[in-house]
This record gives sequence, structure tokens and C-alpha cells, in this order.
Amino acid sequence: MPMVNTAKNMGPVKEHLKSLGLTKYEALVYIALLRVESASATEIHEISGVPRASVYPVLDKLMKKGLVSVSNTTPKRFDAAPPDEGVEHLLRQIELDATAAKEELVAIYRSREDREEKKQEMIWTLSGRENIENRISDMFSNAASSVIIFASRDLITPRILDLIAQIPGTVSIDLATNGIFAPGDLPDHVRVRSIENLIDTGLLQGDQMAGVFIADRERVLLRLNGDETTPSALYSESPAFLQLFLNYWNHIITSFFS
Amino acid sequence: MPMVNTAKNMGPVKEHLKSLGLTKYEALVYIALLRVESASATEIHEISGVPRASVYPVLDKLMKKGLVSVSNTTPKRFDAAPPDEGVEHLLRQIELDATAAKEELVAIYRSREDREEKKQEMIWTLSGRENIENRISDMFSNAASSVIIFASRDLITPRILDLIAQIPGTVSIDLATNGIFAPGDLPDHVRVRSIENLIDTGLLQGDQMAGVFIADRERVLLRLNGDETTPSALYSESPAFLQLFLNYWNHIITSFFS
DNA sequence: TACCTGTCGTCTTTGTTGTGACAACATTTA
DNA sequence: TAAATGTTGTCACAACAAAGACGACAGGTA
Repeated sequence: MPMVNTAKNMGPVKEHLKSLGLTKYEALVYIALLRVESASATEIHEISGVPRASVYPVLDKLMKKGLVSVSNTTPKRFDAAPPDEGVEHLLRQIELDATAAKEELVAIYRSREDREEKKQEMIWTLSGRENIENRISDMFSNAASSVIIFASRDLITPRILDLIAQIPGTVSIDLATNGIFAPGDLPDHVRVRSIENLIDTGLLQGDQMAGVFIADRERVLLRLNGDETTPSALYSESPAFLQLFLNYWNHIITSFFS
Repeated sequence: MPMVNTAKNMGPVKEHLKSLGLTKYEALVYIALLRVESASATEIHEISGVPRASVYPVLDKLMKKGLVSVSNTTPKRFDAAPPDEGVEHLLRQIELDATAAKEELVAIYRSREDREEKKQEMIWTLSGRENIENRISDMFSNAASSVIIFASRDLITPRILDLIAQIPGTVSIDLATNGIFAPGDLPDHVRVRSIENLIDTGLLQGDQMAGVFIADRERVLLRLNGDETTPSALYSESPAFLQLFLNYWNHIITSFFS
């Protein structure tokens, strides 16, 4: 029995189109129109599974978004814009909004009330691998003098390696971890220290992995929970909190590489 | 009297953030957090106008989107990610979805049932200036041998001039219009013909302007309605429809430039 | 006549928006 | 120290708006 051509086999495509601002119906109709060369409203209804009466307003919206064109015949026939053009056009609109939003928000951000002192004593929690690595990216790209990393090898992801590679040569980079790197993974000016037994450092306990990322000896990020669940991290500019890890670092390099 | 700092003065920022996938509350809370250095949930409620109880789930979602971080103090305090980072991150996610969607849709597009013959006889309607110029862009960038344009000068927008400039030199370009161009507006190999009295050509009637764009003598776009309302255009690959305008073109160049 | 298209009004469903209540905890007051 | 007061974080749920779904109908075509 051949696969039925209903709206049942909806892949992740619809989700992707939704984040571009399309509704479920709009996605279904557009996809239906891509399947065939051109179609009447009723044919679209049959292919997409969208109620016939709902097809018309949906086609209207798709036309306004430039994804669909109409014939002037009666009955009207509809045609989809090629997907690369169409998606590109949608994306361009969103990018416009993004840059506009960015400017407006930066204006607000600049005029905020400044109370850095209090903020510095705070310890912040980040959640989600993406967001954590974004923060690390921010730390590294703003680092002026030094970067210190000691972490379980598993936490030094390719993304992190890439971030390290982009740090200018004027910044000193210290890296202590277990495991090894492929040639070319790291720039030459990175001082790498290898720690065989990570448990002695406290970085590895059972399944728990940890990693410490320090920039300019002023900002520290502590990555926790290397396991399956959504990882979290602590970030701080608190001198007290920082001193803790700077001491930790001194302890490691003196006792393991005396 | 100074401007009150309530949630009343909400500019277009919120709209822009919405098209990046944020809800109204998420936008309000994020903006509120940008105003101040860091805030408790109740402070956020006071600044943003979002109900206190609703602030918590909203903050959760913002954290997952990487726009907000939490302190580990009690009570918790919240902090906004800098807007350039934050917006950039949101946009990156959407761009990922866009490229994914594009690939998936192109796959569908390729495997569609082909009935080009019928489609060729069709005359399609496009609506919206953006969408029309996008189609023209598509026509021009795919043109292999020739491009013909005769249109009221007002319809040759800077965008169109830019599109013309990007056509390779191997493609012959003919342009007939009223009005003039600034030096450098057009590449050298464009054959420009100047028509003083556009009414005789039928391109201009009262307030109605029209323009014809032909690529490779195979595809024609007829732009109408130069006035205020959302403009529309006809597009066709029908040989009969095309012949109409090719004759038209011959008539113009012979009777005006004999 | 019979059929199909395009449009309208309506109802349901879903997600966001908004309100009140409450236990846990901290702070102040007696 | 104990009671009183206030604040935080969480929950349940009402109100609302947008999207989704269905049936009915006038007009046109065959």
C-alpha cells in the first residue's frame, strides 16, 4: 500500500516555518502548493487537509507575504513562489525587525540606572548549553589580558575550541584538562597542562563534570552538570567568588606541575 | 511634567520583538530588565506592568531563550542579557530554522508533478511592491540572453536600477522610458531610449502608470497601479501574452526611433 | 438541474493575558 | 521568644484573542 498523501506526514518543516511567522494552515497550504505545479482552492484543500473555507483567507495572507501568486482565470488557480526565494524573503523581513529591535533596545540599555557595585557581588545562574556557551563567547571575545580554563575534557566542545582560536595573541591563555587534542585544535600560544587524574582536582566526581572559565581574572563562569539534563552554569564578577577559583587554579598548577 | 515611566510608551519595539518569536509579556519583561541593572520579580512587575504572578513563567521562558539570567540569592534577582547578544542569538535560531526549512521545501519542490505546459498558459497576479520587485529580481538574475524594459520613469526605482546593474554584460539590455537618469545609475551596455510623451505609448493614462519587464523574450511582468494603494502586477510565460508585448515593443522602437 | 466556486457567520480549540488565593519564609513587633 | 506582618514563589483558574474547523448560501458554469 503506498503512503497516503494526507497531512499526516508532517515533518519538522512546519515547526521551522512557524518560527518564520507562518501559522499551521499557512505552512500546510504553502507546502501543498509546492507539491503540485498549480492548484485551485479545492485542490489545495484536498492536498493539504485544510478546510476548504479556510483556504481562501490563508491564501490571502500568503499572497501578502509574497509566497503565493494567483491566476486571473475563473476559477482562480494558485502557485507557490520557489522555496528558496520565498523563505529568503521571509527571513529578510525578520532580519530587518531584528536590527531595528536591536537598535531600540540598545538605546534603552545604555540609559539604564547604573549600580554596578551591587551587580558585581551577585552570582548568576545560566541555563541551557547554548546560552552558557554564548556567555563564554562573550567573556572570551571581551578578554583583554588573560584567559584561564580548567575543565573536564568533555566540556571543551568544538565550539569552545573555536572560541579559543579566535582570541588574539596578546591575551595569555592557560588551559588545564585531562584528555588530548588533535593537532591544530589549539593555537600555539595556548599553554596546555595535562591532568591525568581529574578526580584529585575535584572537577570530576562520579558522573558530575565541572569546568571553570576565567577571563581577565575578573569574570568567572562555572559550568556544572555535564550529564543529559539541561546543563546550568554560575557566572559572577564577585571578587570573593573569583578569588576562590583563582586560589583553586594556583593550587592546581603548583601541586600538579611543581 | 516628566514623562511617566509606565508601560504606556511602548513603541514599535514590541512589534519587532514579536516577529522574533516573543510574546507581549516576554517583550515587556525583557525591556523592563534592560532599563534597570537587575531586579527582583516584584520590581519587574512594577516596571513592566505585567501581573506579578505572570512574571515568573515569563522569566522562565526568557531564560530558556538565553535573554535572562538569575541570581542564586533569595529572593532571586534577574538580569537581562545585553540586547545585541540577545537579539543576535534569537535571530541565529531563526536563521537555522530558515535554512532547514529551505532545504526541506526545496526537496518537496523538486519532486512535484510537472505540468509546465498548463502553467505556461497561465497569467499570474502578484500583489505588493516588495513581492513584485522580488519577482523582477528573480527574472533578471535568471536572464540568459536579453532583458527588455519599457516603463514610466517612476516605476524604475533605485531597487530596480540596482537589479539592472547586477545583470552580466553578456545579456543585452534595452530600456525605454521618460525622464532621465543620474550618471552612473546604469551600466554602459544598457541601450537607453528616451520617450518624451509617454501617453502615446499607452504606458501612462491619467494617474495610471504601467511598466513592462521582459526576460529572454520568455517571461513578462506587467506592473500596474502606480498610485497609493498596494500595487499589483501580472506575470506570465504564455507565448500569446508575451507576443502581445513583444509586438508592443517593436511598435515603440520603430515608430519613435525610426 | 446539478455542480462548483468564493464568501460569510459561527463555534471550538488553543495560547496568551490577567486575577486571586495560599503556603513557605523572612522580617518586624510585642 | 512568640506573635504579627509582609514578601516570595507557586498554583488554579477566569477572561480574552487568535487560529482552527464546519456548515450554509448566493452566484456562476456546465
